[in-house]
Amino acid sequence: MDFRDRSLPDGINPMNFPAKLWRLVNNPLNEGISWDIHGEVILIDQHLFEKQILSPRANTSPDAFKTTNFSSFVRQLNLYGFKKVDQPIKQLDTLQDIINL
Amino acid sequence: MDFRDRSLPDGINPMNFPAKLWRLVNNPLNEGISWDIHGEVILIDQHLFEKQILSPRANTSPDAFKTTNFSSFVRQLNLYGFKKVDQPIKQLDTLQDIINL
DNA sequence: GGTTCTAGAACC
DNA sequence: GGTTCTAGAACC
Repeated sequence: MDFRDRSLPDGINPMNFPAKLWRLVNNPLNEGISWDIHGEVILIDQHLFEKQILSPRANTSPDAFKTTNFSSFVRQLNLYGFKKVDQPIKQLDTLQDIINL
Repeated sequence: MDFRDRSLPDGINPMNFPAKLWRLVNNPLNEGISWDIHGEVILIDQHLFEKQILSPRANTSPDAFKTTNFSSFVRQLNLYGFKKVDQPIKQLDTLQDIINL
């Protein structure tokens, strides 16, 4: 299996939430949503995400949601099993800094 | 009873949520939160409210909340029995317009 | 007593 | 299948 292949598996409706999320997070133009460095966690900047993805102005994309509320987006994440994790940002860097002392 | 009296009843802790809400909504400087025309419904402009009340920059007021998340503010409203109502704005005006035709 | 994260339920 | 509003539960 090629983990660089970011196409969707057969049988997944490309218009449903998981597929939209997949495309959004894989598009580097979307600064509000991205992978963490290990590709295991989705990082979301609420303010940027609201501005670039959820705002009515951003509604030109086919990946736009019907909602404009961040809380509704979170509800969808939870319905599909996503859990919030504590910010892993900088922790490894900090540890590395300590090791490098 | 003087309904114009907007002081707090005895026994209400002025630092708890209902008292803070009371002062916020009665302060005309807070454009993000106000009474409806009949004084029965609290009108909240989420964007303005976040900017003027919840944002860390606005945290100088003693009526500031510990949270910066609008959803946590809504959780508090619900815990104290507040319910969201459909926007009553303009409906009466429109009816009046029709009557006046 | 307040805040956060997630889920239930009703509705669209 | 998605969205909205409210509540449960755990934590601070």
